[in-house]
Amino acid sequence: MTSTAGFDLDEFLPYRLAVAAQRVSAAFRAVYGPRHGLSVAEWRVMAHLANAGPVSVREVFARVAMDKPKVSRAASRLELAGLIEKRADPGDRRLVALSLTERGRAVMTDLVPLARAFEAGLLARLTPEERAALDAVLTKLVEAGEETGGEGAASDAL
Amino acid sequence: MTSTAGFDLDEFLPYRLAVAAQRVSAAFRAVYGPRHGLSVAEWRVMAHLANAGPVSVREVFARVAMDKPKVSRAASRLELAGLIEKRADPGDRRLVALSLTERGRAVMTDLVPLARAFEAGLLARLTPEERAALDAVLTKLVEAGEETGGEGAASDAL
DNA sequence: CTCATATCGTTGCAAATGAAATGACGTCAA
DNA sequence: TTGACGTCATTTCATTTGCAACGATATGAG
Repeated sequence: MTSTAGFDLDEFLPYRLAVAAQRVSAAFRAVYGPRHGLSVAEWRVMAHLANAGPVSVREVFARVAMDKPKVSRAASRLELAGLIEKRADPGDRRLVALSLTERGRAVMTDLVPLARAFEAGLLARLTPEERAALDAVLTKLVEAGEETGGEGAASDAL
Repeated sequence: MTSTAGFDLDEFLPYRLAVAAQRVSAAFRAVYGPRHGLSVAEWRVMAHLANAGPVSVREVFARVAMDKPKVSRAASRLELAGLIEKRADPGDRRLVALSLTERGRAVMTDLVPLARAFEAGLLARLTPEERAALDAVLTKLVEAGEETGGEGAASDAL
């Protein structure tokens, strides 16, 4: 009879969003994980490198919504696996320039079409209106989260 | 020149969804966390109990998208904090009946309005069309994730 | 009744995680 | 040039996580 009654977690937006993201992420991991043994963090680093070329750890972690140690460790594993290369930046030796190796590029050549197909499979379930709305909504929710205090990651400057 | 070029992670749906969920979750945690020292897992258990009354661990973990040990540990912490009560089910002594204590109910009486206000604040940013679309889209994405293999949690029966 | 099998919740353990500390390097004012 | 301060990446440490194993209880076949 208090206001706690009638509160259904299943209809609570933050919860629903978290579950949807978790399910989609797990489904996608089932696509790229078994194929090349990548974790989510590793996939993100690879994806960013494939698109952006040689880039520092800072550059990656600022753009990829992961904290610094996570990017650093993912990069180390990827280097060990021979998929990326770490070399000191000639201009600023604090920086580590990350880039895909030949094998890394091959992996991404294999994976990118799968990623696109996976995304297409998701979007195919939605109407055009829903697709447009989803795009707008995700942008707005991310903004809202940032403003309200949910920095998520990327906290080196405080 | 290969198909890996032009793949922008920032526009990849699974990634965008994960980031949005993470940001929203962090923002919401900033609302309920400092107030009563709850983690996400603990909040979910509390929310479910507030709505559903005495319930077994199995019941909770099946409905709350967390694995069994996570629910178990969250329940232990909540019991230690005096917010919930664990007692053996009289009919089946394998089961543990979880229920809110008086203090637990008080916490939820405090939190549920905050949760509703937080959600309202998010929804206020969306147009009515976007709200409707979001609802449909989240449902579809969860279904898609389940079908494609992303079970997320709830894996005791396989 | 008895034994095999299934279910429930907890616990062990290895791996992942995040915050803060560390070490290496750059930059800027004096 | 020197020295204080800021930045970059890694590492350290305590905590959290997820999976598998475990003990306890329940159920059903013979």
